[in-house]
Amino acid sequence: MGISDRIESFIIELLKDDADCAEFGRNELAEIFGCVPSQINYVISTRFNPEKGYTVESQRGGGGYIKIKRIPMNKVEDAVIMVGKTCNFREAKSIIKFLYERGDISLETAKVLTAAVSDNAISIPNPHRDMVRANILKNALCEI
Amino acid sequence: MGISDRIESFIIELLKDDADCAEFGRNELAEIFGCVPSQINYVISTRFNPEKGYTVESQRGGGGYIKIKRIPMNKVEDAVIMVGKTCNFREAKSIIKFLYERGDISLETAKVLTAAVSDNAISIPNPHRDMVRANILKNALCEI
DNA sequence: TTACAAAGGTCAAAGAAAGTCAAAGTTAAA
DNA sequence: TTTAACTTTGACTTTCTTTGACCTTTGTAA
Repeated sequence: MGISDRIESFIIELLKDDADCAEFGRNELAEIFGCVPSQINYVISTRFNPEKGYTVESQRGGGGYIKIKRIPMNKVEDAVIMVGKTCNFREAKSIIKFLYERGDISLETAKVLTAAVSDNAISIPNPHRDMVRANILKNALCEI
Repeated sequence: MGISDRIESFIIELLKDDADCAEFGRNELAEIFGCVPSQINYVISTRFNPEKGYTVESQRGGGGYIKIKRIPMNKVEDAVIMVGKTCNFREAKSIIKFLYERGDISLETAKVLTAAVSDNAISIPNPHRDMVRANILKNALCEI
């Protein structure tokens, strides 16, 4: 498990603690994990972007901060929008996981769907694969 | 006994240890056996493929890994038997319907899966499409 | 109101894995 | 003994992560 993954987990814990909202200083967090501050930006942009269902707000200068919030979603249609035009397996998994955790789909459905959109299942070379995956996922989610 | 066989045994041992799931670094394993890293890929693709009842997941870059999971053999066999090498939408639907009526899957799962393997979802031209569909369905059924 | 310090932001290069593919080497079967 | 299948190897590719130099914004003290 690399540093980025550990930082991700840490932020997810913060989100759980406080009503889907995490706030921290970039340097402070970098200090905790002994990494360069811009690595925090890397984690945020790859794991807490809007496609994954998060909004990020920040402030520079003295007393600056970074605040991450989970976007409240009330309709599965919102998830469909999240899928976008193209979608790799990691993104697909996080969307499915999210729907399961919200109680929109059962564990069985989550597992079956995850297997159905795995790289292994969609056995075509990659520029195409992510587009097909997005399409499959969108079609499937419309049935919920 | 060649190197590939010894690597295979090693991975099988790992699988026994931890609940049918083995995780390791490709280079790390290659190091242990004093072979070139791509030999690990060879072992995986010839011995731990889905037909043999395994799923493989991996991640590149820093902190990368390879994760192999064992799927209960009867499920794989069932899936392989039920879904052939190729499968059109009509056939797929009847398999899903059968599983639903037999009580193996919920209505929700049936609906989601049906949408996932529809022609609309698998947006590629047809000689290929039915093969991809068969593959998706097989992978999905292994999770039931 | 200006200068400085204290944040956070950007971006591209370097690094670290894993993946692919085809050539060369081995082994087993006909 | 030839041939076909299986292994081993390594050069090259792709993907993801880590690092660092430089930039912009904001608060605050002179």
